[in-house]
Amino acid sequence: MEDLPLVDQPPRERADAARNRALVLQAAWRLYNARGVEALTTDAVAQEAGVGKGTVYRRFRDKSGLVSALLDDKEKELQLAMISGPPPLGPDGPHDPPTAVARRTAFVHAYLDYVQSHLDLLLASETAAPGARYRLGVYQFWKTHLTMLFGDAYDPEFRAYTVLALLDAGLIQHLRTEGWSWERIRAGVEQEARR
Amino acid sequence: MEDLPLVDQPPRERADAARNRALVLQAAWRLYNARGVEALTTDAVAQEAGVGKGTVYRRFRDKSGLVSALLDDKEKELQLAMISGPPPLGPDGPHDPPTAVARRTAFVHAYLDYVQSHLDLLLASETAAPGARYRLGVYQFWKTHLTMLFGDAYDPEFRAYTVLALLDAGLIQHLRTEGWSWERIRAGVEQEARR
DNA sequence: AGGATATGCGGACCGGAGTCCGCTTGTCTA
DNA sequence: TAGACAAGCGGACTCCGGTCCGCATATCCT
Repeated sequence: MEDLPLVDQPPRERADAARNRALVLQAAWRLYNARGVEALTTDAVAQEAGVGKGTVYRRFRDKSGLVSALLDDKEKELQLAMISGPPPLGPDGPHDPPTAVARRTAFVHAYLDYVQSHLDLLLASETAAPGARYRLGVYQFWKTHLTMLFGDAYDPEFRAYTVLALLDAGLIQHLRTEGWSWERIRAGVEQEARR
Repeated sequence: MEDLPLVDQPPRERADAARNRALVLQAAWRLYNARGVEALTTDAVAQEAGVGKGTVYRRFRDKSGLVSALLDDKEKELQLAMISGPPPLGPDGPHDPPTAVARRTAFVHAYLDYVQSHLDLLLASETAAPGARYRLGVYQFWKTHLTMLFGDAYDPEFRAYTVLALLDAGLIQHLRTEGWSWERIRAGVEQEARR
């Protein structure tokens, strides 16, 4: 009786399933590095991985899930830095803990760097499924974190959404094609984060 | 010599082309009213209109173009009210002309009403093609207008983009499914427009 | 009116996302 | 170790958006 888990954990992934997940991710990276984001069709990935298409869908739900998985490692780094890294991104300097404003600004910087270096994948993931962005686990995380850092505002959660809306890959892509410099974008978002 | 136009005007649409444009739009409305946004596949619309699929694409470029055309009339109303309607949406009260802040607030109200009553079509249009939103003629218009109304801010154009980002149908849809009331959304966007 | 030409038309065709279902295989229990 | 059964697998299939191209016709000019 004592070994009944109190909450349902998702049952462990079967060995073959785990192996195939890894195969698919490796194959996707190979294709992406060789021929860019265009090459990431589900058929091609499945073939490159030597598995059936159904397997890809079973493991990753849909294309945006697959692409998100590709981004996951990078995003985890950022996430970690945000929870526990050195200030101002992380929470605690031993002598002078950073202000919430400083941490928000630092987040904007770090996230924009992240967007800048993975714009194509981010677009692919957001494009593949409508509202994909909001389903991403990390989106929830960023939102919660920013909400906390906006604790003194009137509707902190809305403020968090505002900043995240400005960090939308589609919007940034548009601004870039309109000729905006990264500096100008950065300045704008930063100001929103600062107030 | 005198009747040479100084600028190239797009040559007038051929009679059969105009007729087909109308047929397609009517067919699309019929399908939409009968079976909702789901029914708006390009094949179905073409068939209902009694034209070939190629014709639909020739007239409307892509699916988001077609859906945008469906929204056009409504949007034109709003656009007109904004340029020349009565204050506070329009520019000039004879006795006390509305402030820029009042006009921005009024715009947010009016646009949110618009989004509220056409959310499904807006989503369809934004979903159909990546970045479709930014290609819409009216997007440009809203942006320019808001930029003007933010004339005193540091980077007025960025402020305009911020407000428009908050009015993105995908974001609003997400907030709605998260249980947000229209009032809360309205209050948030309004505050952004006001500052 | 009649010929020249650009514009438009239809629908076969293509590529890619996502589903379905009969078969296989890992895992757990006895 | 054997049997039961959930979980996973593959790939044919469906659906839809978008393109292509040979044929038709509106418009313009003389």
